[in-house]
Amino acid sequence: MYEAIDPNPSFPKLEEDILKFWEENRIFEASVEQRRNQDGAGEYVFYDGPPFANGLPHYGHLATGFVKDLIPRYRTMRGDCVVRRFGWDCHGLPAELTAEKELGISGRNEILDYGIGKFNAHCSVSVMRFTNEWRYYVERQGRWVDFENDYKTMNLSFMESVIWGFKQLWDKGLVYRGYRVVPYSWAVQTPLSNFETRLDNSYRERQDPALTVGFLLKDAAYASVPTRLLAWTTTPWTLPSNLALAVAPDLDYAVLEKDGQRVVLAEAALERYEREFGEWTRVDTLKGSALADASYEPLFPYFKDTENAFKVLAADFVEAGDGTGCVHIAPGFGEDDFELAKAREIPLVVPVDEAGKFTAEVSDYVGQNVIEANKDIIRDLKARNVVYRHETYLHDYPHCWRTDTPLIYKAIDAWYVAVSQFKDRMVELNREIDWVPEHVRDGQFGKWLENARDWNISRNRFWGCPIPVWISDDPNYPRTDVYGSLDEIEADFGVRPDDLHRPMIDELVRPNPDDPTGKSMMRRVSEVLDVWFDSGSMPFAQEHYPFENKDYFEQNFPADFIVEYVAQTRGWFYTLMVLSTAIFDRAPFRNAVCHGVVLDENKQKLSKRLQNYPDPVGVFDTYGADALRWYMLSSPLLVGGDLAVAKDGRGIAQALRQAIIPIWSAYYFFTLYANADSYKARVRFDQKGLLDRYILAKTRELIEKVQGSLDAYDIPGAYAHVPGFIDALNNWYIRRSRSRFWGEEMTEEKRDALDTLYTVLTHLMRTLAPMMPFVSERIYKGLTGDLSVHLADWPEAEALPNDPDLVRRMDLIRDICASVMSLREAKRLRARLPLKTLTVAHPEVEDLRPYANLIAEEVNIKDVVLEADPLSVGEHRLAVKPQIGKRLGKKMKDVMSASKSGDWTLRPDGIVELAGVELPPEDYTMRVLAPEGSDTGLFDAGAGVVLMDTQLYPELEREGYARDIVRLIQQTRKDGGFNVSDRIRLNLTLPEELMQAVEEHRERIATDTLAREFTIGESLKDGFGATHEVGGKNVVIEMVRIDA
RNA sequence: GGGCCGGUAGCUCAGGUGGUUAGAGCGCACGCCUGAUAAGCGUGAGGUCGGAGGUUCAAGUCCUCCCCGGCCCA
Repeated sequence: MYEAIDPNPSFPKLEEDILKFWEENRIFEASVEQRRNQDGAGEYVFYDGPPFANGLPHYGHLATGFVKDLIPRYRTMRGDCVVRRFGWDCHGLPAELTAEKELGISGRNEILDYGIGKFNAHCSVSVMRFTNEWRYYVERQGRWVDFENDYKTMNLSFMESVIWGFKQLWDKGLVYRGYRVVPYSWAVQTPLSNFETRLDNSYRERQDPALTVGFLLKDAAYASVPTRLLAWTTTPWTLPSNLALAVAPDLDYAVLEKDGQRVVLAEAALERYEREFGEWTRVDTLKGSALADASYEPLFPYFKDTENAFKVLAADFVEAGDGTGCVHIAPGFGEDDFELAKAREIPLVVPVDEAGKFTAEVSDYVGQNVIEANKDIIRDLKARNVVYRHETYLHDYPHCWRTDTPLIYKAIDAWYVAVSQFKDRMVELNREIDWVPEHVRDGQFGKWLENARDWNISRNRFWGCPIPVWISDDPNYPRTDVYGSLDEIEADFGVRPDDLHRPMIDELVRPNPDDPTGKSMMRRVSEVLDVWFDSGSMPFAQEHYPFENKDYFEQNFPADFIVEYVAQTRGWFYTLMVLSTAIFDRAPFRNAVCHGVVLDENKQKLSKRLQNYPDPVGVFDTYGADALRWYMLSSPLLVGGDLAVAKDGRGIAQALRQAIIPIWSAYYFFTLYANADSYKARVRFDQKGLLDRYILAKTRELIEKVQGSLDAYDIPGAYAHVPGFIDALNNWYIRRSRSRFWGEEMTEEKRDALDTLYTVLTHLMRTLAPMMPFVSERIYKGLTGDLSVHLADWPEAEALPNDPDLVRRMDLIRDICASVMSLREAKRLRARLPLKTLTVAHPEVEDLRPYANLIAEEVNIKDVVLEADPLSVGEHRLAVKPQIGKRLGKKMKDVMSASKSGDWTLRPDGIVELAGVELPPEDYTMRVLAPEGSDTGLFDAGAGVVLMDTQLYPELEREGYARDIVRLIQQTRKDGGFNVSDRIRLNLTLPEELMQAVEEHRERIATDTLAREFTIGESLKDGFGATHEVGGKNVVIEMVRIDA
């Protein structure tokens, strides 16, 4: 006997039960171990990208998590051992900022006052604050991952591997220290990496002042009339640091004059400056190259003696698109500026401190935040009459992603990975990776690699893996030591650190061996590594490679599979690629899935503040995790599209209705009838019946298709195969087989039906196990009594019958029946009313002969006549084969229109003449036309036709009434709460007109309704009764339960 | 300014290598069916397939340009 099933279960409750079962029986662990112990079981390597744990998971995490679960479950069933270690990303700015807030301090200086040791100690605790919540979400969503053997990026072993990785780069000459202009956050007082600013929503609209300023040219050529070259800038605060001007060499510049003053600006900009210079007279036109090398008067005096400065330079990056066609150059605050200055040997000046304030060099504004100083600078310049226009400019500007303050670009002394040196190799290695969606490889990711810049990996902060470099504190005795292991540190310092974090690591100081005076000391540089360096080190650092697990890592690198959202092409995907290429000269993963972004129903970002999305816990409690998984993973999200989640959860409810409930119903149906006979079904493939063989063959096709999709990491594709199968199972196989399940005796027929359904369901559950882990588990256990579907092997499609012809024919039959049913509806002939004759015409009709009874029964028509020639039934319609167009060329057009208008003749020899062309039979097919209002319908896309005899016959009408009555008795049984197997005593009170119908079909009525006693015109005391209308007359139905 | 993705029925989206009547789900309307199903099935509104050119006998499908949206880069 099978467990009694609730036809309407609570799926959330069911899932909670399964979770408990998994945990108590350690099914996940067993699923991994069982594969590990098998001979020849390959490892399938999966990397779990470490999330920051200092916030709660959201839908994006859930979506990624579902995939991170589905693929490993699938590979496990396919026989691979898939270790899944959870990772925690602990370091970095988010953790520090949270700690600052919690400690009530702000900024580097206050942290230093508070004490780095205490501060970092706080970070290490606070960063793990949400781990329990994370674990709850991850487990509740049905994701199997090992929390016990997790890794944390702040662990000593992880960090030792990270510094090992750093040293690998160092030894290969891929790390350098240098000045570069980088996005800099003065709020958190550290530079950000170029991709850190690009992740997520770091760009915001911002209104900045835009200033057009005149620089007085002082060469002899411009001496006669004061001439000013106009430059345009949105960062007036950089003007005190101006050291040059740049013009485009090929651009034309207009010289305008008025009242003894001249200005120079790009011709292309004149229109924009119509208001200012409309009245000025044009006196000359100069090429940018002619302007080059002119000297000009410094705007501010602070750096007036700077070598090589204050010249007009020709530069390719200058465009006329914005501004005046002349760019003011402040080498300390712009990347192009920096490079240009370097090329012209103009020294760097950076009169802005780490808090974003002017240094004493800029005496007039010292101590002012640069952005706030804009106002004063503009005011002062205006007073000097060098401002030609002051406007505001609305643009997207990068902001610090943690503090939301605008970033500035600033030259910083920092550590870099020389990514540009090996980016070509990354591009090559990337070609070996299979991406989903495919275009990411050469698009978003490939293009990014091609343009890769050197990676700023240092942060002037505290909570991170320290950069393992010690330098001499006396430039006269230079020396640099880089450490890549605890052993190396111990060898030089005599102590073995048990924590690599600051400040302990900074306390390791030793005399400089290269200094004979013995005075200078080796001290660690102050910076810590960018957290992204941690994430990119994850493949080897989680294994503590190369200090432990050396063989294991080398055999299991790279990963077979990783998945993240598409923006990680700048994040984790990228840092993995950089470090893997630099250290191992290999791509870090073989298959990568990039999914899109989860948005609300109006395509807005999900926002905690706006509450524009359903609470995930509420979704788990209302619909269950399998419904959410189905909803998300069957959507285009997984092939790179965005997913708009409705706040009311309707998409999730739909997944439940469309997929999960029908599957459950099939299971319920099976247990109902298997239990009615106390029958223990078994897996069999030798059934002979057409329906049985059909659904078995169809199951085989399903397994093959799902397997094909999952092998290609096409996850929505895998889900897409399922609804059609469920339709065939529930609404064809089971429905058409129902009577076989009803019989009172255990017959061969019934045994076949039960075994078939059992076989299909157990195979289906194994196929759906990765896609619907909870419900499939529940059903599979209920059916087989096995411990877990997730310990089972992936079903072998080859075991099931391979019969594409049968599948095609049966699907054709379903098509025919749909066509007939639609005809019945058009003619208002209810399905319970038997009709006399149906003619089915189709070229392959001989193949359909074994199915004639099936059609007859389904559509309730007594005689099904098969006819090979559709033209004998319907009107002809010529369909020429499109391919002949290649041969016919221009004539094709006439042929097509003639075939459409019916302007053709069919010769007895089978040749069709039209539009002056003769077509042999192989060049056309005859389709059928179902005239409007006729009794014919089409199927198989017009290749076949059905003709229904709509004439009514009295004896058939009586049979129809009998069936109506049966149906109403069944309804009454249901309404009266009778069990499907309850035997009843039945009485009908009938009008005269229906008497004959009931008498003629008395036996059938009794059998179908399990009426052991059946009277007409009497009355049942204590019976359950109801009155219904049949053929416009009232029928009173009464029944009472009797013992079988 | 450049790159990538997308613009197909009210909504969400399918539509290898160009080929005759462009599909599905949801929603809505009407109907059918129902001894498993919070279901299922059928029919309907007739959609300039973002726009304009071009190639071709034939283009949603190829080419060019443009417009709109998203993402990315400069």
